[in-house]
Amino acid sequence: MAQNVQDLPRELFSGIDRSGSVPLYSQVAQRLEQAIADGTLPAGSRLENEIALGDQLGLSRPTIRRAIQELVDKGLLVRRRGVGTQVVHGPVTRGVELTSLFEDLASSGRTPRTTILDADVRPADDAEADALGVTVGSPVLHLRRLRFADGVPLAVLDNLLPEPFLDLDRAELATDGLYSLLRARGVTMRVAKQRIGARAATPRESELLDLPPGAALLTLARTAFDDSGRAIEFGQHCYRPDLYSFEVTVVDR
Amino acid sequence: MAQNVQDLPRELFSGIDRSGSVPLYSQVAQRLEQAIADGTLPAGSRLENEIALGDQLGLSRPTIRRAIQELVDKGLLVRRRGVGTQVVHGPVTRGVELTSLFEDLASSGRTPRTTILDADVRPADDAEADALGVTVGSPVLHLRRLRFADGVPLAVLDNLLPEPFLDLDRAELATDGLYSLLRARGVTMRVAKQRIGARAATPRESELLDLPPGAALLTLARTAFDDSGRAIEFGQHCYRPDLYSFEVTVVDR
DNA sequence: AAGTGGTCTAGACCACTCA
DNA sequence: GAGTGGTCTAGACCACTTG
Repeated sequence: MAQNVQDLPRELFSGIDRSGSVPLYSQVAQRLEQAIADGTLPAGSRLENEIALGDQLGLSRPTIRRAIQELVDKGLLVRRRGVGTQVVHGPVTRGVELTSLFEDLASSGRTPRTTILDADVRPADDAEADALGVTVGSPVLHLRRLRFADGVPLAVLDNLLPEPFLDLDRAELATDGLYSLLRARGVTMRVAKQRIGARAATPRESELLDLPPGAALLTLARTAFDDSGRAIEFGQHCYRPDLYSFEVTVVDR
Repeated sequence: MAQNVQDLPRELFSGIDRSGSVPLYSQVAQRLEQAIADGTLPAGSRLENEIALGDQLGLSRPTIRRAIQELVDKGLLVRRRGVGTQVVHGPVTRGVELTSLFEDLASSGRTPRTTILDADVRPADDAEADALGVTVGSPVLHLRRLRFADGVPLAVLDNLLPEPFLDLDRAELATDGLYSLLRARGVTMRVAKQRIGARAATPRESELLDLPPGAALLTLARTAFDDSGRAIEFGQHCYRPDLYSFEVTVVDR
């Protein structure tokens, strides 16, 4: 019987750049992802096996495997031992990434704007010191901002930052995202631990977000860590749920 | 100068089982994770380099790398090129996994109970057919359940299931979770795409969940896919936000 | 029995960081 | 310049699924 295997057009993989700085597995993953997005690899179709793919591209099997694994983690492909690799049926969604709200908005074509409500340096109380992993009483920057998208109030952002960041520029905070300011200081965010919940808005929040009193809010509490594993930021954000939600793709390995 | 490198106790790795079915990288990852959990590897400490670890354990570098990568993905370790691998500072939390609410509750020591509110087979409308990837008008099972934890109403669970699952046993649905019933039929969940949001409760939901009218609810819309990439389940759940929230660990790679 | 993905090895070279 | 993780190769053997 004829195989249900997709013969990928050669052109799709002709442009592999071995000298550039983009890893080969990453280039392969990108090409596969695009082939899925534009329908070259339709939902449910089977890929050729890993060794054959490697031969066609002049790459080793581990390199191909890593490319495929990347798309499995994104929820685009499914692998079964003894069977093969298939494109997942159903709609394709974008996952949560380690970005800031500001960047999320900008990259989805909306216009973000920020108003600074508060920016104080105060000694850390027990809970704050615990969240940031600093000693009680050490100075921390309390930041409270209101974020707009296309002129509509979207979220109230409360952030705590430890010692090295007490002097963040208020003017820059109004125009750039917090994360881009931190990157400009050479800080690389690596891990964030987030808790997503919901609660009723306080009167103040209702007013700021232009919502009826006691309206439902989507909440995010996040601790972000840098390269060296130090806590860089503790944030407590609340969003207008009619304008914002989170997408997560979960994969069983 | 003396290195800040942890000398791991030999015992920690003595019990590697080469013949069992548990992969070596998985065994190494488990031992590292436990060493972090019990303080043998304190927050901020540096691991030895990958080749040295491999030599000590009699394993190759790729195997060690894969074990470390697993913990990096969980947010427990941080790697920097040219520097080394360190344990992340700060609290350790559990991430979201591909499990059901029923299993989450059971594994955290609480007693789940379920009431079936509805279980009808109806033809799929446009939106439902789209969510499940079936044709419009094909029969789907509409399931509506109320989930309790320790006797307290916690969530209203709306689920849609396609053709092969129309005859799920109502009695079993009351005692087991949906996912364990599906597993019993040989279905293996592989990928789920979830959207987390919030909204006000409807009068009916307020009543079911024992909340004041219009209270804030945490919502989850999920499509789950099996081994072969077929949509198996579309769920729209809402939770009491004072009793439930989601944890997500995000890693930049 | 044939074909698939899952695991593992033993090397190699490179880019980056830091003293 | 020494040491680290990042990438890549070319094999090998195994477990599992399917015909």
